Amino acid sequence: MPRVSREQTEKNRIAIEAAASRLFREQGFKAVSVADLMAAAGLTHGGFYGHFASKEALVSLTCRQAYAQSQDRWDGHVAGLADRALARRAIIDSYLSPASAAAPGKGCPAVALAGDVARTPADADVRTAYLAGLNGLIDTLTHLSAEPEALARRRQALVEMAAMVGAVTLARATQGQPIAADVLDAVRQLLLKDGA
Amino acid sequence: MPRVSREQTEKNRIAIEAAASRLFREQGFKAVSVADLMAAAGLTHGGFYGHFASKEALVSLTCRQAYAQSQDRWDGHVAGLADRALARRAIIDSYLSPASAAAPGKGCPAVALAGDVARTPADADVRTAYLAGLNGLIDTLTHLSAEPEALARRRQALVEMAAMVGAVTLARATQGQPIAADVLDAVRQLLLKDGA
DNA sequence: TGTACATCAGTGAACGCGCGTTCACTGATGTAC
DNA sequence: TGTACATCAGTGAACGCGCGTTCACTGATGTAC
Repeated sequence: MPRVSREQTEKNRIAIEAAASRLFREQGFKAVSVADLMAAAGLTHGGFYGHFASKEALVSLTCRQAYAQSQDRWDGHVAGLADRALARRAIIDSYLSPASAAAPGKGCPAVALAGDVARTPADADVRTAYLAGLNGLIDTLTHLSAEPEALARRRQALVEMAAMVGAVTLARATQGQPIAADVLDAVRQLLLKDGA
Repeated sequence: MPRVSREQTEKNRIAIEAAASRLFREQGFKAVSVADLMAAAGLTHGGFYGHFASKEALVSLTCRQAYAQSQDRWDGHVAGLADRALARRAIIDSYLSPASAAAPGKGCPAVALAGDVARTPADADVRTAYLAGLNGLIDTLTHLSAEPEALARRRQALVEMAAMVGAVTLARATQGQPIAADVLDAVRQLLLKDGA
C-alpha cells in the first residue's frame, strides 16, 4: 500500500530513527542491516532511501540524537535538583545502575558507540557527532563539580566520565557475572565519596 | 605450492594467529574476514580450516592469547620492580600512555574487545576467555594495592581497571582531538595520586 | 643412502547467503479546477 | 463540494559484491623399504 499520508511518512521516518537508535547501540553499526532497521520499523528495505541518503548518514544522525537524549536526561536532573551535589549524585547513580548497564539500546552512546566510532575513518561525520555529544556531557559534569578551580573541575569531570564509561563497558562485557555488579558498585562508591 | 613442511605449517598457523590478534583488536571480529586474516598471513583463504575449526574458534583463541600477552607484560613489571608501588605506577603509566591508546592492535583486550564481547551470545566461548583474562589483570591490581583490607584492595583494583578502560576507550573514540590526551592525563593523575 | 609412494598443507573455484543500494512499478494522497 | 489527475511513499525484484565454509585438486614433504 504505497503513497502514504505526509503525517504517516513522518511517523515512519521517526520509527526508522527509533529502531536505529536502539539497534545500533545494542548491536553496532555493522551488525544491523538496512533491512533489519526497516523491518523493525514495520517497513520493507527499499523505502529506506526515501528517508536517508545512506546508511552512513543515519549512523551519524543516530549518534547525534542518542547524545541529545542523554543530555536531556542529565539536564533534567540538573534542572530538577537545585543542589549541584544532588544532581551529580543522581546522574552517577543512574549511569551506574544495573538497569542502565543491562539496556545498551537506551543507554549512553559514549559507551555503546565508542568501539564503532573508534574504528571509523577520521573524517567520518559520526566522529564529529560523538565528540560534540561527549563534550556536552563532560561540560555538564564540569559544571556540577565542587572543585574551586576551573581546571580541577574539568579534570574531575574527565575522570568521572572515564570511570563511568569504563565501568559500564566492563559490566556489559561480563554481563551476568558477579564482577559486572561489583565494578559498577566500586566506581559508584568512589565517585560519591570523592566529589559529593 | 602446496604441502609445506611441518615447521612451515606451524609458522603459518602462528602468522594467522598474529594477524588475528592485531586485526581483531583493531577492527573488530565482524569487520575482519577470514580472507583478510589469511592474506595478512600471506596465504589464501581456503587453508584457514586446516588450522582452525571456524572463525569463531579463532576469535576466542585470540581473546585468550591477547590477555595472556597483557598479563605477561604486567607480570614483567611486577617481577622487574621489587616495590609494589613502582610496579603499579609502571602499569598505569604504560596503560594510559598515548602510544598505547594509539595502538589498539597491540593493546589491552579488555578495551579492544569489550564491545564485540558484549554483543556476543551469553554462551560464546569468547565470553569465558574475556572474563578469565579480565579477572587475571584485576587480581594483579588487587595484589599491588596498598590498602590494608582485602575488600578495599579489590574495590580499588576494580576502580583502577574501570577508569583505565574508560580513559583508553574515550581516547580512541576521540583520537586526534585534545580531549583524547586530556582524559588519559586526568585519569593517570588521579590514580597515581590516590594509591601510590 | 636411495627410491617409491602415501600423506596432507595450501590453492582457488564454488556453495548459499546477506549486504547496501537502485529502480520500475503501484496506487492512495494531495491538488487543481 | 466533487471530479480528474499528478505526485510520490512504499514495495519487492534486481545489481554487484563479499561473507563463512566446503571441496577437488596439486605437488612437495615425510616415510617405508
